[in-house]
Amino acid sequence: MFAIGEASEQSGVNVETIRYYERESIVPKPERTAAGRRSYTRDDIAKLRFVKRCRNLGFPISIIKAFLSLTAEQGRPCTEVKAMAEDHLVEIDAKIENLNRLREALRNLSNNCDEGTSSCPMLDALMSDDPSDAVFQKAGIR
Amino acid sequence: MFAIGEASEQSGVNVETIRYYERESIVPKPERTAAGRRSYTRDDIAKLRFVKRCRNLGFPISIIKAFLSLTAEQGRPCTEVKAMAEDHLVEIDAKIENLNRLREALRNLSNNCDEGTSSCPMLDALMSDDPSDAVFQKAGIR
DNA sequence: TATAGCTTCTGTAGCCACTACAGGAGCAAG
DNA sequence: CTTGCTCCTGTAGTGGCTACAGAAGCTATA
Repeated sequence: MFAIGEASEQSGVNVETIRYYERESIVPKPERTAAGRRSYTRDDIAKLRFVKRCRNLGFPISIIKAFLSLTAEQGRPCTEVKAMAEDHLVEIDAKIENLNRLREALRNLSNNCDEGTSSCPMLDALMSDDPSDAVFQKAGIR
Repeated sequence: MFAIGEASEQSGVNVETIRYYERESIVPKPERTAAGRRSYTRDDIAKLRFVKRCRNLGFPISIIKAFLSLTAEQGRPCTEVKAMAEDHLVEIDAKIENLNRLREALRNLSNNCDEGTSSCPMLDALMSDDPSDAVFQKAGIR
């Protein structure tokens, strides 16, 4: 049995965040010592590590809750898990795509920015009301 | 002079968000009509559009505030603007990099997930306390 | 002119996923 | 027995909005 600090070290989840996860019923409440302190089993810590990894993979808490309840089932959760993972992959791809477009737009804006100019071409472009500006059209930005 | 609804349409910024930007002193307070309604000039709307585009480019409000105060200066803001844009580009690149690693990790985890298995290899991997799991190491996830 | 339905007003609360206190209690080492 | 750490609860703050509630004004039609 481990104190919250140890659980935090072993799982990589911040102490305050562990208590937050408990408050929000994301992980089950651990046992308490006679003095009222939280006492974590290896299993509790595995769950925390699981949540941490899922968060690192970018899953929202709502999905992680679903994962955790699927781990409890003995049916065939794998199909459902895979489906959720695939959905998430689609979202990640969309984010990457979006960031790549942003990158290009910002690159172009920044390249216009030559030192020594009195007014800034980048700020001017961002402020302009000309909707036909190529930088924004290419980037899908209005 | 335009009402808030028109300012919203022309700038692409939600009405509630416009009021929020005003509360937070991100954009200057517009004039008011005799009845106390906000009344926007073309210039006010240009600023809103500017904020919108910067947000679309992923700049945080704090940077956008800096941009807006630089547009007021007549010195040589361009150098500073370019520097901030370059910083932001670095951050965008880091995000893209990170998402690509996530993508790969999730792809691998999901590929392990074959239908019909009773326990799910993906959930198992995420729950495991083996720190040498290749999926996480490659993705830079602990 | 009355009325209906839209817009706008202020103020407050909620969202997500934490993070940061404040103020108190326990606990282990010297 | 003191020092300094950990832990406890509860509350408030973060960023960047979004969503009300309840009141007031504005505009088009009968």
